[in-house]
Amino acid sequence: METDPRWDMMNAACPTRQVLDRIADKWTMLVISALEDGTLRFSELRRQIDGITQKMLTQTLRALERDGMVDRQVWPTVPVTVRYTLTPLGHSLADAVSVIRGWAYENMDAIAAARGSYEPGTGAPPTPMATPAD
Amino acid sequence: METDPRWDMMNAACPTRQVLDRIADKWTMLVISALEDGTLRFSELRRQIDGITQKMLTQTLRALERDGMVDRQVWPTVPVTVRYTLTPLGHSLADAVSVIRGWAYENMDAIAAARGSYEPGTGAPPTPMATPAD
DNA sequence: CAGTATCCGCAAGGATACTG
DNA sequence: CAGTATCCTTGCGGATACTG
Repeated sequence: METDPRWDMMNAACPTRQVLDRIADKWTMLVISALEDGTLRFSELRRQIDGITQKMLTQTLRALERDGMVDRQVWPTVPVTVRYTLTPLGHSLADAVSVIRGWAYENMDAIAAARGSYEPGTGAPPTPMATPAD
Repeated sequence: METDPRWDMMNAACPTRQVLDRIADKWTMLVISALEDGTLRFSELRRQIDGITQKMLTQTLRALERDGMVDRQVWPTVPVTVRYTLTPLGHSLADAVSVIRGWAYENMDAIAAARGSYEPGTGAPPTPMATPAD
């Protein structure tokens, strides 16, 4: 009943699909991963995540804040200080993302190898001549 | 030495980052998930994945094929029959993706709740007045 | 420092028509 | 059926300038 593995992510209206769409962008997983080890300030995040712009970092952080993934703390210091921390919910997502990260690390050379030996002509089947019978 | 959890995904040039960029698009995870249970034909995939267009399905499948995730088999039947199957590498990715899917299913209501109770004004810290000492 | 505001290019991606 | 080819729109995301 619970955690039915194929609930309905294929349905565009399903909440799980919405969630997937949210994290399947260019920066979300990286921000989550960066915050996995602890609290970071805005500029620290920007330095750590290579290639991200202020706009995208702000945008991603706001979205994660709205969804209850990160907590934003503001200190009224002279130049203002803002610290971002993962919420428990955010940490649970970080765990899931780390699985993806681990997979990427484990298999990156296998992928690189597959890209090298890619032959578009080899689309013909080896032996299967029995028609699938439509 | 191996699987250093923070290898260098933050570096744009790192292979793991490339891999992440590849799977962090709108359709890859869904195609992988759809093929998790077994072989499917092109039109079956299109029907299962709500909202995907022929162009995007073809594009995603080609990319996955190049990276050694899916295997493409063509039968020279009268109307041609094409079947897509996950490779072992693809299956390992499917496992990682299913973790994300499981997380989405488990926490979708928590996210929905967070979205409801989002107050942009509550950016002030509860008590922490001790300056982080710049 | 930590943003906001604005402009803008470019590519992701949708719609449609056509083919082997 | 399983695509390819083409056109066209959307908006992601980068660059830059400015603010409290």
